[in-house]
Amino acid sequence: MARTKVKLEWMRNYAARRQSYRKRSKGLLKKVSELNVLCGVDTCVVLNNPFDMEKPSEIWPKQVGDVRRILRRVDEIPESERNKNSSDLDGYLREKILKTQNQIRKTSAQIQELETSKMLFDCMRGKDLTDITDENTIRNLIWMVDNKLTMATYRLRYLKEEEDEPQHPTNGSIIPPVESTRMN
Amino acid sequence: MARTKVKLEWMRNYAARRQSYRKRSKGLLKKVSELNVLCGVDTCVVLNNPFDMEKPSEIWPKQVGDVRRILRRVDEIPESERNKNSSDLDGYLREKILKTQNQIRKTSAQIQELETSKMLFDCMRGKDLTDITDENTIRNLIWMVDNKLTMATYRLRYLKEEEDEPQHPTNGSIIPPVESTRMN
DNA sequence: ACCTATTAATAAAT
DNA sequence: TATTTATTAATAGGT
Repeated sequence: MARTKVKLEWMRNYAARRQSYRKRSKGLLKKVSELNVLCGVDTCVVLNNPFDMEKPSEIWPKQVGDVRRILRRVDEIPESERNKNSSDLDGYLREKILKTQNQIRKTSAQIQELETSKMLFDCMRGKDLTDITDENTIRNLIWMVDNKLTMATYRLRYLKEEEDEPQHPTNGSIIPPVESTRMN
Repeated sequence: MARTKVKLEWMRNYAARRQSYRKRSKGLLKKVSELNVLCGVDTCVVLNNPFDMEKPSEIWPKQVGDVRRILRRVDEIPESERNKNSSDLDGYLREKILKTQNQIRKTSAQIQELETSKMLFDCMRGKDLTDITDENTIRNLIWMVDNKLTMATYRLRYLKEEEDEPQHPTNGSIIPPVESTRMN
């Protein structure tokens, strides 16, 4: 969008291509940041910069950990949606790839839990909650605390009833369920 | 950029936020596509759409496999660069997380090799090379073919020499190294 | 969803 | 390589 309208095709001139990349990548990262702030959308971008071998990937958000957390949700895309163009996958390799993908999905879940657990530790040890800005992190934290609380309350009530007049706990709700709906 | 200048802050009105997300996400994906075509940059975006629970992640490129391939390069960012804000990680969790990250890095490499291997199979079985548009895929393919060729040539020469007058192969270069420089 | 006034991005020039 | 600016492109608010 400028002095002339450019054709949507690979720019052959190296200098022009490189300059265009600089400008556009800057603009793109700004847009991503805006989308994140304005609409509260968990977003990330990876640019495999071919013009600077020193830093292979330009990423947003800046923390690799945050990028991973967001990307983890890609693993939640149903199996049927992926490999749409892979109907011709050879049996052996297909099986192998799917297996490894499953492995990654599992370890991803583990990491997520560990990270939340770590966050919980930090909070208990006095970490300032105001510097947690990410909505999903907070939601996970709430979920984990809520879970632990529910279990603890059950246990407590059980012990108490056991103490007073031995019997099994009821199924009555103790803690209202976590709201997992969108925020308005 | 429109009728009024909007403040860079979370939009409180749900309808407006949702509409803004629709427009901006569309624009963003277009920009990403343009950056890819114009500048030949391997790029991907993940948007964790909070407005439609049916599809948790909107991604570009459309193939999950392609997204993975690009993201894999994030794993190449040096350890020192990651977790910059994690100096306070507890020993146990820190170790556990690093271990799992290593696991992922390894499986990532495995997948990459399997995918390239698969591509090679396809090519040998008559796949049309013209529909491989990605530069990195081609580079990997060349690397793998080159490797196999080098090994095969060595073996061939060795067998031949063995046949003629038994002796060990020299270290002389047989095949010129792959050019891994930028394209102009 | 479509329109258009207005802001934002950027290609070429410097 | 940084700045400027003429133009094209994106989009907020309205319909």
